[in-house]
Amino acid sequence: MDTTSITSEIGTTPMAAPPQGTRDRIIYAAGPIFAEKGFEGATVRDICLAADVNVASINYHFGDKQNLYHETVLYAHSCCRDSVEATATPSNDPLVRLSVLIEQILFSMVVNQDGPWQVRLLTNEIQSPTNTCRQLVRDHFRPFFDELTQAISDVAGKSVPDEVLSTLAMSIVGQCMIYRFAPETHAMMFCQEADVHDPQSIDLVKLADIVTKFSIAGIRAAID
Amino acid sequence: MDTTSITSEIGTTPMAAPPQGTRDRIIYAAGPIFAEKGFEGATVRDICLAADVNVASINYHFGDKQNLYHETVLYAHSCCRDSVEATATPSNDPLVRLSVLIEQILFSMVVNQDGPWQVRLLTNEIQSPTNTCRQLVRDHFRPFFDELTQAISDVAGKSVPDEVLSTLAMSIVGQCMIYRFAPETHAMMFCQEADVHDPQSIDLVKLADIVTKFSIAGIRAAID
DNA sequence: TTGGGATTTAAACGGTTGTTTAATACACTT
DNA sequence: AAGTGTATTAAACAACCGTTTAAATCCCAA
Repeated sequence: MDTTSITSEIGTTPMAAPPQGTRDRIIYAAGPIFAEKGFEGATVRDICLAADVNVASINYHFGDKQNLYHETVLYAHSCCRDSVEATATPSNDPLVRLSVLIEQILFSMVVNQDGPWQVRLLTNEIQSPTNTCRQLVRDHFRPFFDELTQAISDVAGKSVPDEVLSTLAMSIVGQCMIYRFAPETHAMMFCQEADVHDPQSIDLVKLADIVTKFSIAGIRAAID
Repeated sequence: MDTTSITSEIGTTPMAAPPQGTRDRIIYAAGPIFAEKGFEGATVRDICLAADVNVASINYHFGDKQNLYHETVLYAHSCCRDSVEATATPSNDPLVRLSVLIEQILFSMVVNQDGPWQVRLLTNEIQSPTNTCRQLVRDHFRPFFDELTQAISDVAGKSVPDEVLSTLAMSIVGQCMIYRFAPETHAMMFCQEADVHDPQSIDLVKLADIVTKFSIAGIRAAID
């Protein structure tokens, strides 16, 4: 079985175009199909047809369908992470730090390389988590959430109970997630015809600005 | 085919206990299974086993699996709606109206009769919408959203661009939805072991209070 | 050129899917 | 008691599922 491939070393540059190796080609084809139809709805034959490989290839390279899904989700997350990691410029001003964190959440949810399937795959996994999600929570989500909580605490400027701090952090995350958690339904709400949601239609900078203003005022009001 | 049943007239009192009629018993059994495993993952044989009916019953009473799913989602929504409708006491004070609307969103997401499968089924449908969701958006979500937008506009007290108004409304909805959109992952974030999320563990009154304070301050800050 | 591990292939595997069929049982009017 | 439309049943349907097999092919060192 193949072990050396781009995706086996998460954290390196994600593949930009459809790659050559069979293993990577399968992941690249499986991503949008898993994202659209879910784990059960996606069939190995659909994936292999899209990747132009034999049906036996998935079991040969990944063991089984479940493990292919696992590696595909990890790859999707690495795409979202890489698209935002460059922004990390820590500041001493708590307001700036909070603003940057909000921007990071919003921007990490826009993956503009050939369709937003990476985000969709992640939100699906978050809503119906497998062990893959447990791994993501431990390695990435919780550390980020702690960072966010710390920034809120600094903005508050005084001692705030942990559960209130968590609630405030959840309020911020919720404001950002709502735009990507249900893009089709969101489109139904604002358009007459519910066509595919265009990720570019939202001005993220302006949105981040409103959410930041909204949240900073909200924090100060909630801690009284 | 049967046409007269409790669920065929949405809006009446939802069934409290496992009902007698075959048709209703199927919906009652299908709900948690669809909610947990999704449309593709749920099998008609699982559902019929849980409902203690013959496998042919679904096709006899509902035509096909898809239509059973459709009617099950509509029933789930009627459960959530009925559990909150009594709270509707319109006020002249915009702040009170907004506060009531926020409470309505939060409370409609807690269905404490034998497990929160109704909410889960709805959030699944919202994230991967079928025509059922289109119907819900037209008949319920959009009218409610308009009501929310109007309340925000009144709280603002001055003319605010529509797109800003929508953004603020989304911020409020997002704060409320985040708690129910991914309960398992939410539990992973706050507990070491990721067991089933207990809906009662959150003090909804206190939560509604924080979200309301947060949002009112946020609105006023964002419209400057 | 040859040998041998890695990879790909067509075909088939047993099991499960949603749905259909035709016979049976039921409830109720005449 | 006979008749009638409704509801339930066991069995079977073709199609599809994920996975396995064993043979064929590729690639590269010896």
